[in-house]
Amino acid sequence: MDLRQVRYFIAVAEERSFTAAARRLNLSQPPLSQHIQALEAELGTQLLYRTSRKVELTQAGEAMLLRGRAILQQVKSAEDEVRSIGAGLIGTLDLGATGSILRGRLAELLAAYREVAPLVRMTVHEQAPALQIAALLNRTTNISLIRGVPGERDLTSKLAWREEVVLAVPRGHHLAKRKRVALAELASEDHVILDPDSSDFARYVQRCCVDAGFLPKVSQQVVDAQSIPSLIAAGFGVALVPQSIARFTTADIAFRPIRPSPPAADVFLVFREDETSMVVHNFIKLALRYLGQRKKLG
Amino acid sequence: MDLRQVRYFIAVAEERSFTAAARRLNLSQPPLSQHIQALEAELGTQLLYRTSRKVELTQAGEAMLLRGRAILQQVKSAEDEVRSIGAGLIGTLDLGATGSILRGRLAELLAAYREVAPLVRMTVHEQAPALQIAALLNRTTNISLIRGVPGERDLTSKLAWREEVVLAVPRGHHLAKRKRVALAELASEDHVILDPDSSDFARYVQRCCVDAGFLPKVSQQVVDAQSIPSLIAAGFGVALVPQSIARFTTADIAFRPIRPSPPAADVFLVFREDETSMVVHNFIKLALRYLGQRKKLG
DNA sequence: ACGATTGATAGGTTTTCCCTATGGATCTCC
DNA sequence: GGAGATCCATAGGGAAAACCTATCAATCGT
Repeated sequence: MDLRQVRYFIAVAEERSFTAAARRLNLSQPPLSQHIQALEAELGTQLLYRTSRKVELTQAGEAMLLRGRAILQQVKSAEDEVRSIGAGLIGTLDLGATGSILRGRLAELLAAYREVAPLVRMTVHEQAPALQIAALLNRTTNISLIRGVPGERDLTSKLAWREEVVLAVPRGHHLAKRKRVALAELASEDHVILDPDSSDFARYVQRCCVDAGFLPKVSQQVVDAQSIPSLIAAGFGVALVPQSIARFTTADIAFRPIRPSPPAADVFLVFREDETSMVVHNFIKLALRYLGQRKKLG
Repeated sequence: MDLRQVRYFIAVAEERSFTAAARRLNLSQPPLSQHIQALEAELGTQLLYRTSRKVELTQAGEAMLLRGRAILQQVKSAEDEVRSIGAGLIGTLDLGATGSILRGRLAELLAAYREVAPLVRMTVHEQAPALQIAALLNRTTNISLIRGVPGERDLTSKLAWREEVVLAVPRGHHLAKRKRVALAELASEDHVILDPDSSDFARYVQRCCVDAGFLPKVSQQVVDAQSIPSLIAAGFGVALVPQSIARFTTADIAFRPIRPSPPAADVFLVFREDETSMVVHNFIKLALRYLGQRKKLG
């Protein structure tokens, strides 16, 4: 049995006429008759009563019409699904990220992606960078956003964006009166820092300070970046934070650019080299395009 | 999309090899490659990763494999159903019959038919002959078994069997001592009869008596033929009954043949001339064949 | 009764499909 | 490390199919 024969039969059955069905199928009438005959021969059953004046369905024909429609519908649905999967519009996407990145630019990136592929089931796994690498390797996640490129050979990294480092100080602090601050000026300040063991950003900041000739005096070390603004406002000192978190806090804290600016903190999209999912490829493609545009606009 | 392409793809996907799949399909490898390419082009999606060493499924290919199998299964199931309907092995069969005929030879006929077509849903509508004709005409039933041929022009009748008339008498009755009885001898007996208004058989018996030169003295008239044996045993008189019911009663009643025998009561298969159902045609064909054999054997 | 319409059939052409032969790439074995 | 084997892709020719036009037989409506 052939899908074409099914389509042809349905047309004849619906039109109750070979001639009309042939017209609908953009076909001449003789091959249509032949196909129906072939179908009947294969099924060993008459499907249509034909007189030279009208065409009627037999019981077998009625069944064939119903089943044929169901088959065509299923075929169409299968085509749609396969096409969607192939285009990366259906599937799952597991992302790894640290909280600070998630609350930063990643959120808007995810929103942009969701508009393009609303049927993709996205899950963000918020965890430390080292765990993210492991998750990528054991295929728990597809993509990670990490500051810095991991050394693993099976992973590919692409620059997502560069993040400026800014100084967060309490409103009353003497540096809050300045328009910009040099890094070396922070040598004498108390610093609130993230735990360098679990945060790439913390390590990056530390290296910047070392490059500027001092080791920051740590007044407080926290695990969760969200705690930093509260501590700054409470007068524990100053902190070097990614620019993106400046959006979220305002009242008691001032943000000041560092000039001359240290090398920007680079955030990378990391994924397996052998990644096959079109969802993942689509996401990466969209992300690079989207972030490229944004960079120019900003 | 074409069923052949689906079959071809499934073979390749299952074998994880074009060469092996081609062998399984009794096909050379090149056209197989071409069909898969055509399928991929139509779906706008790669379904397979091919290196010159191994073939793997993409996510879209996995989906295609699942959906393709489902499609083929549905197609096969549709073919089976249509074939069965066309062969009259699936469907419904509504029969009309009076109780006496149902309890007579019809029961064994239905049993024989059920063996041939166990999936056909049979329903017997037990009702008076006039209602059976109406049911046939308004397509409530497909076939009726009736004594005598109806006059309606849209109905066809075929002789099913001829039923001998036998005399039922109480064991102690003087006629019970006889080996055979002439119809005229019953002129002086009390008769238990069925209601002639609802029973063709009753009318037929009455005509036989009239032909023999007497009108039966009615001691009791009943509507349900099943009541007759009880009344005979209770001494209400004698009754002329179809031979077939002789099987069911024994103890208090004797059955004696009528000689010379009156014209046998003919039972007909009646059905619409324009009947299309293969189930009905099958049943009629089997019935005539089966009853023909039985008649010769009996 | 005659013209119009319907589905089936016949014959020829185009398209599709399949086969053999071959090429490029990778793996295996010596 | 190189030769042979194996795998999938491509090219070109021949066979099979699908389709078209023309025509026939039967039926309906005028």
